[in-house]
Amino acid sequence: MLLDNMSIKKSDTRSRVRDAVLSLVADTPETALRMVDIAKRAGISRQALYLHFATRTDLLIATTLYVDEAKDIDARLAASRTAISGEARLDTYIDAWGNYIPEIYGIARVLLALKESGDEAAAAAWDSRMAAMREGCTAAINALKTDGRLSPAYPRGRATDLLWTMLSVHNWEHLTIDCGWSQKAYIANLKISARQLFVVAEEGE
Amino acid sequence: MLLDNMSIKKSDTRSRVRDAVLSLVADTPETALRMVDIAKRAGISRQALYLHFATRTDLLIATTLYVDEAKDIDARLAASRTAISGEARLDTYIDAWGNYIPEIYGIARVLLALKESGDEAAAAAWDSRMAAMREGCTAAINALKTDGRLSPAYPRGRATDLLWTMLSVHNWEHLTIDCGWSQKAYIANLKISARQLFVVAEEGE
DNA sequence: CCGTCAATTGACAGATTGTCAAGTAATTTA
DNA sequence: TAAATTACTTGACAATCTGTCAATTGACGG
Repeated sequence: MLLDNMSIKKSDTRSRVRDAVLSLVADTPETALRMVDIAKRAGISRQALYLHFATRTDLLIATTLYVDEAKDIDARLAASRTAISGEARLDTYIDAWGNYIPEIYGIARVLLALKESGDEAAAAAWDSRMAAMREGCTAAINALKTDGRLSPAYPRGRATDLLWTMLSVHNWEHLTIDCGWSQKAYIANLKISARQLFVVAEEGE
Repeated sequence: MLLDNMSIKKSDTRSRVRDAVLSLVADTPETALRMVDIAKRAGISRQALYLHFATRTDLLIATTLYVDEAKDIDARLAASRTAISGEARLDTYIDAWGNYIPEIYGIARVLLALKESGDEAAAAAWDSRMAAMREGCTAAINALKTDGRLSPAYPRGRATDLLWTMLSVHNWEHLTIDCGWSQKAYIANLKISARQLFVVAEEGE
């Protein structure tokens, strides 16, 4: 049908544009991507970008959501919910999220820079993603609490805040890029740290 | 003498401009300070800013250094070196740096945003400040090691990296602003966390 | 053959940084 | 007192980037 062709074609160029953003982000350390460069890489004119995305911010947010979808973040994070014990849940959550970060880091940097330069839409998009991530932290801490294995050093809310902070993209960036840790070392050390901070020995052990 | 008057007057306007930046930063959540607004607040014309600072980046870096000097960061961090035990040193360092962060947070945000938008001079200025801060982390971890109280969970370099990351401005921002922790709670919890992560019980206790 | 629609092209407004040249007002120097 | 110096002002302008608009092109379906 006609409508099908239209929507297919439309979404085709949209995808090419988002891929262009991702390819640019992968190629350059710049976070200040210019519309003209994105257009060039997508093989269309700069003005044509505005036929698909209202603003630069819109385009960058859409690209972020696109990556989330493509990498199926929801499913990967949800998998950690199947873990039986609180400890296992903490570990699998660190695995799931910690290994997700490098996949979104490129576009996340761009979105973060946009947020930090005062863009409210970008801030809202980023904060909503981080709120979703916090859910997993809450769940992991709650599971520990249920098992009676949550350290008494912090009330539940504080423990969640701390875990949430430890798992931030900025910390991943600092440890892997600034400190040179491998991804494997990052994951391993975060698991160790989280256990030291939040998990106490099982009762009657 | 003539030269004296000149340098006094010149440095007077320079100071007014830097104060204008700080006052703007305190007033607005914006990191994208415009030259015209800075000039207005300093009571001079926009173009006159360039008589004192070569570029916007230069001005913002100079303001950061000015705050460092005014708040005497060096002296405050150096004080932690007088602590006797490694444990005390860790605590006093967290106190010194952790309580310094809120004083520089405003201008630090601006410099960080500049760095993250790809400004190399801003990045160099920021990185050099953070390298200086890392020195204190290294010293604290080394002091613990000397006392035989450093946790075997991490080699010295890893422990330093972790402490350095924990004390980052981004983490302070996340915990106090995003999570709503008071400054007092921030300091107290960071001390607890650092002990849990890095300090082991004294031998023969 | 005629619409429709994505995309192109050229032009332009608006914001912002940075530069330049000419002028002004106060202070210093001779 | 007259000339020179200094900090600053004002107006103009280049360059860059985002976003908008109007006119046009080219393909494709019916």
